[in-house]
Amino acid sequence: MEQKQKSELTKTLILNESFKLFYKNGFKTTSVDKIMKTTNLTKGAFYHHYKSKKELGIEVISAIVQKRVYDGMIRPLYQGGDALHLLESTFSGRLKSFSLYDKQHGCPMNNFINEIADEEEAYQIALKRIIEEWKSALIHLLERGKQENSINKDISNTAVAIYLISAFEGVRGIRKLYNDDLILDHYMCGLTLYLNQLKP
Amino acid sequence: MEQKQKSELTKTLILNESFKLFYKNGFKTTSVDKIMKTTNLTKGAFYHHYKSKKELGIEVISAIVQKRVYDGMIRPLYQGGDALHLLESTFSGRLKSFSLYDKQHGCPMNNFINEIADEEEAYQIALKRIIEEWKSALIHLLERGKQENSINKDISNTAVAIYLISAFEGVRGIRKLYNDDLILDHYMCGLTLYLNQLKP
DNA sequence: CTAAAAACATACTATAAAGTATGTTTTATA
DNA sequence: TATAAAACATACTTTATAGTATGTTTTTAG
Repeated sequence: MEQKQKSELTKTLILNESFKLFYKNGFKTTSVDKIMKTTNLTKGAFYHHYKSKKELGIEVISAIVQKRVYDGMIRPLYQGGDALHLLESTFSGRLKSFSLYDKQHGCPMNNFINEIADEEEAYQIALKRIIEEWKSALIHLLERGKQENSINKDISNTAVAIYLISAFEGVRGIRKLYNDDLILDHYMCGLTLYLNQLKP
Repeated sequence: MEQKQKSELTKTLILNESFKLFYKNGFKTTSVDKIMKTTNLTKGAFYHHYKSKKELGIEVISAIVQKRVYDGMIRPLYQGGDALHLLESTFSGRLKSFSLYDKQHGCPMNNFINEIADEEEAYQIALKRIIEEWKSALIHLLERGKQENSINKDISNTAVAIYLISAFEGVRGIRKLYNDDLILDHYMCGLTLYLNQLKP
């Protein structure tokens, strides 16, 4: 195999297994040893490709987590159709797509934010990038809705975007505490109420 | 000094110092050694009063964290006056009360939820108790508002309560990623919009 | 005042952690 | 095909961790 390809493959393998373990057990309690055991490689390989666990964490956030949020919550926002309906279907569709495992372990991004964001500025920057991308997509959609007269022109796009993101991330954490999805139903009910008032 | 009093004092000391360190550095990365160093006591004292770090964690949640949320976000809801105004002033007042340190480190409860809630059912139960107490207070206030005709009778109290809590906890995490309070202003703007629509 | 129990202190064990030093194998290149 | 460099493996160091075993001091109760 070509060297560059092999190298990329190994890095991707480490990245994917890391994400899984971080999601399952948290960042701090996942050791480099544990990660490399799941890859069937050794520590030597790890420190050949990454200079530290911190660097790995940042790459997991920038590559895996960012893509996950993008695919699930951002890309759908750029579809056509009624803006408010698109908002509701994106949020509710995402919730419905979650497995039990996903619900029990919450949002990977939110987990990172609350576990390690206040420890290293580099983590903050990587995580902020995801939020900003999400926020921009929401603002863009809200603006389109205003131009199509399906959204009240008086509301602040940014404020609504922040409130939508906050509530979604918040409920992903709170759901961890419960053993059923009723809390998500209530969240969706509250969201629908919120979206309703955005009408002109 | 009386033995029981002394014992209580020591437990409280350990509890308070633990909370501070958990809040500052996270639960997992705060060792029993570090805690006992700040109390000027030793490991022997710790394991005399607590059977494990897990037991300590649960007591910190049940005692310190619960009281903190109660004082800041729950007790104010039982005041008199217009329900919607009380909601807005409670949420905005709490945000304004936060020090820079508080903003940078987020919500202690939310940090626990996202760092360790999915690891032990005992943590879930202790944390859920706080959410439930908060939810009840919100529902109670919303119901009062309905009876006083200051809140629309058609809305679901539970749904609104969950959405309010979710958004607040969410933004406490997101604020960690930013270096200014603009994000909180946007959140407050989004919240005001939400509360407005609850009018009859 | 004395025995016992509670409140601590000291010293230790066992394990796990991040990272390093130094090897060996594989691939590319001249 | 020889050589260098990249890709890994092995063995190690240092430090930290939760928890234990066993001491000493203080307080209580008889």
